[in-house]
Amino acid sequence: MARPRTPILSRAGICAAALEIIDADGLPALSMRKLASALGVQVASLYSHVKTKDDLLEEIGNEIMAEVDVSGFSTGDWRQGVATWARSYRAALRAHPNMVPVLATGPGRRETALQRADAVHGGLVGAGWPPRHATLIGASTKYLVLGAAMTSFGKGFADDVQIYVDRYPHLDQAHRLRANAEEIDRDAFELALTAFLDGLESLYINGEFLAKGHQSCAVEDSHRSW
Amino acid sequence: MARPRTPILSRAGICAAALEIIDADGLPALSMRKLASALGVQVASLYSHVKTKDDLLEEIGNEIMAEVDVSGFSTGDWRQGVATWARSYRAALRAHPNMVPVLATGPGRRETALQRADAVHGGLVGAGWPPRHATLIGASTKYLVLGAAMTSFGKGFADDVQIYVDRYPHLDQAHRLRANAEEIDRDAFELALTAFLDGLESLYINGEFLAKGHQSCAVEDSHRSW
DNA sequence: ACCTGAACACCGTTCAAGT
DNA sequence: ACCTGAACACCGTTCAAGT
Repeated sequence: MARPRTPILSRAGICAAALEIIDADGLPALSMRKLASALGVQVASLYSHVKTKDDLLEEIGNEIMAEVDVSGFSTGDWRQGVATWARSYRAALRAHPNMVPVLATGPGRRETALQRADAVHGGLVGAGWPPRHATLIGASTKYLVLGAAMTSFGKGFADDVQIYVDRYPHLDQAHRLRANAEEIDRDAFELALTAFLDGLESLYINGEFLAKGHQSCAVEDSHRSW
Repeated sequence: MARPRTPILSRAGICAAALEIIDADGLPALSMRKLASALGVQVASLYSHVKTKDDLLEEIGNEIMAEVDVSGFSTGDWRQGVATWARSYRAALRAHPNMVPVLATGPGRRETALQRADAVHGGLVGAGWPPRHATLIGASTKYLVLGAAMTSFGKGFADDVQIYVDRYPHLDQAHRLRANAEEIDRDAFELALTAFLDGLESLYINGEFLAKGHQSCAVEDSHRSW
């Protein structure tokens, strides 16, 4: 039969199956043909529900961004807001690390991403940061989260001792990194977030609104609205 | 002729041509066939010089990492060492942002990357940080650099005003981000790096060696050698 | 509206064959 | 050793055809 009385496919079902493949085998491993066969259907059938493969990835990205929590800004405490945002953002990405390259393209037209960006910027400005600095803090935090979600520091090292011995004396324990990768990644992220927020707080309290030692983000820029 | 007296191809030439395509059109745009035709040669010819496409990408990644400067650690000033490392690392990646997903896989067996990792770890430990914290600082910095190199915060926003008006009140200036993306990305990176180093410095000076408010990186972990 | 089968223009990689 | 031509098993997307 060419058309069953109740549809076999749905946009949501296609997204779910695609994300399963991506999580299990990586982003490059997702092909429309493999996806179709996982759903027990012909390739061309997918195109009745999805415009292109990119369209599909955008939708999955939109779903993932929906898990990001920006409610912390409603307390009026920007530090709490950023911390909650950053942690939930990292958790959402780490649940699907192979999707990070897609999310890294920015909010674009994904409504969940735009809604989060709006809340973050509004929260920071509402707490007293000049708009220009709200932008920079949002950007910095995003860098940290995306970087932390994309790379596993520990998993980047081979667990073969022979690679390090002799040639790289300070990496003589690097072969152990892989086994503890999860913990190291978590601790490194928390260290970075805490140190970053501490540094920001002293800027804020001192009313400097300046990255010290950096010329281009100068005082006369502070009135800009972006 | 099947074999010219002087070889047409070389590994270095293939890498250079491949990087040109990647820089111009993106990582997914690199195909062995397009690369071959850019070099005026048949596809199969490439495989006399390069094992696989991944092998080619690893070599290009290795070349890019060679631009990273870790000489700042030789001064004994860890803060200067990290700053120099982070800035040159970001500069090297930003020169070839489409290569970031390849570099994000970690040092692996790339010798330039391993050499840099060795210098960073050695520099931090030599300056007095416990090995465990040297690892975390190296990881944190890498997150920041990779995130900052991979995403352009500004370029992630569409420059169409209509998208933001009404629905996202705090993003009413977001359409201007694209035009100033370069500057915003630079300033945000510098802000993050400075705030992060400031935060680390106070940890170091206080001798805490602890990310405050974070339990798992506990005191009894400080003796670990990774 | 939804699924199929076939087609089109692509991929990475291998391999026997030539020089 | 180095390049070719052909082949194999893949891609994303389109489209007429069926119900």
